[in-house]
Amino acid sequence: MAVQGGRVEVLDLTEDRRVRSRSQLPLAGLARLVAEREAAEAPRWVWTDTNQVAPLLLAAGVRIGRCLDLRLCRTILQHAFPDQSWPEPHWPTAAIGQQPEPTLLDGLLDEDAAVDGSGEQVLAEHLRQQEAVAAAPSPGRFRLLLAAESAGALIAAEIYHDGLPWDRRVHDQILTAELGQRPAPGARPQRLAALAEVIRGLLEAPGLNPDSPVELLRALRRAGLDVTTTSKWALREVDHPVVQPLLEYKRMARLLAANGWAWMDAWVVPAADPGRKDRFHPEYVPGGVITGRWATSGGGALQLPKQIRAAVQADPGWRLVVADAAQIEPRALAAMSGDRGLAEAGRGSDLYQGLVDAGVAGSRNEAKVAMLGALYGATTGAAGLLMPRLMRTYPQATRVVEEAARTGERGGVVRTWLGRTSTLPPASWQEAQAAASQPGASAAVEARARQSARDWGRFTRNFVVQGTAAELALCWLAELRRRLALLAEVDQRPHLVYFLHDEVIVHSPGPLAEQVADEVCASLTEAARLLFGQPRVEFPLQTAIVSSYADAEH
DNA sequence: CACCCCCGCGCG
DNA sequence: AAAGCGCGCGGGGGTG
Repeated sequence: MAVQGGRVEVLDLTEDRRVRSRSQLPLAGLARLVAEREAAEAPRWVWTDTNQVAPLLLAAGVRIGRCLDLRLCRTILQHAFPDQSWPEPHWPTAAIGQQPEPTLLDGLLDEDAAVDGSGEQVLAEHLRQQEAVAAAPSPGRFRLLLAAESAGALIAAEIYHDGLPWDRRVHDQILTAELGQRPAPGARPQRLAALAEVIRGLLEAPGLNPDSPVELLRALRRAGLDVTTTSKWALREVDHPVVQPLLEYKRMARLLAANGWAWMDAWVVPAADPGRKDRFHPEYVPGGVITGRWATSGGGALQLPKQIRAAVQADPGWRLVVADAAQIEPRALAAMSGDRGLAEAGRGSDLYQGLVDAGVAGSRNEAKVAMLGALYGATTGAAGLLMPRLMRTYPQATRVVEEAARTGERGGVVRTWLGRTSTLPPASWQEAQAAASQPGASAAVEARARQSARDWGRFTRNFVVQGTAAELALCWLAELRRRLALLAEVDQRPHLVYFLHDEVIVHSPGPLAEQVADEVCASLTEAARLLFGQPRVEFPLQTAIVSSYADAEH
């Protein structure tokens, strides 16, 4: 479909993507048309931008099964096939929650849209993308990736619409207990102000603003502390009476700035009726991270601190099904590399303990440090020391990340399991490498080039694992959404309300919660089968059925 | 005043 | 001051 200037053109395509029929209608009539087609044949809707259409459908209470978001797909395909010609599309893009109001001009533009045949443009883009997919080395994987990416866009729009159930009263209680009563705008809450005074006294700096790193560093050094930064990592190493209150101050100031009363007023909408909780509407950005993870564009949904998770509360009679995938990245690496040894270590709920049992590490923490070091490219410290043993024990798995690192160091691109492709290093990187290869390049220039080469190698090393885990998580979400839709009509349907890379929360009517927990687990297993074929690697989950997010311990 | 960068810290 | 990846956000501090 093509949306332009308050009207929409819908092309009905055959299996082999020929136009069977077309219709034009005002945007206001779209929800009804979609609902009818959805009930009749559940088509895959192809549109340029989910944010342009989904909010409208959701507001009308219409839920669809499948879509293709051409904007997101195009980004993936352009990275994967940069040599192909990708004519600039003239698509209006929409940020979620910011539907532009119709203007007087829209009435005039309608006529243009009609003769312009924008439906044809959208169709042309769709066909171009499908050709690129068909010509890919693994078309099936690409199709799965594009479907999963699009399902993600749909889910993000639904989560934004439905909101995460929240209790402003509980949130306020946490803030008041930590910081003191809510102050006038711009003023420090009482407990925070008192702590600032203590710090000024201990540092003998009467006018000090502890929120200013520059002022604070100067005051710390004048008081004789040997620090070069005010970060808490550095402060922890120092023995001085000001350290403890200062760390406490930083913790509290952070809570106030990031998730204080101002945040609550901006992002949490009070409940419409007493039978429901309030709602936090997180703005997710599917495809917002280079590796394929989601980003956020406001509200900081991906940084919700543990401190305030008690405010996430199910509606009366409903429950939260909280589930997180255990060690999803090392397991994804085991699956994509076909490393049977690592798969074996992951048999059971704790892969890190499996590494200990296999004799790779002396303790669980040591195993975790070693494995994360392999995924991130650690060279020094404990992780660096443990690397050789990891490489000897799991040669297939470690070869995948090592090769990705070498490719990145040479300036090449790498791909995830389903084909998401990394970007080329920036021009400045290329220039640094070129400068270092000139005869007579100085040692400093060479060192800088080597350093940036290694830096890029760590990026590509992590890209293949983080990106593959992200697409597994997307397929997990999509499969879970599909299954939840079968359980009940929209009003009483368990629905996704939160997603955090490898963790989901489903808001479910109480009686369905146990079944939902089973579906969450089954969905991840099914997603892994879709990606990697017959199961060799297990993807276990920790699940909890709770009323408050804070009660899900993990 | 708007804009940008840096710092520091929250999350995985 | 993180050793080692990916992000967003708010405050300070500077610039135009």
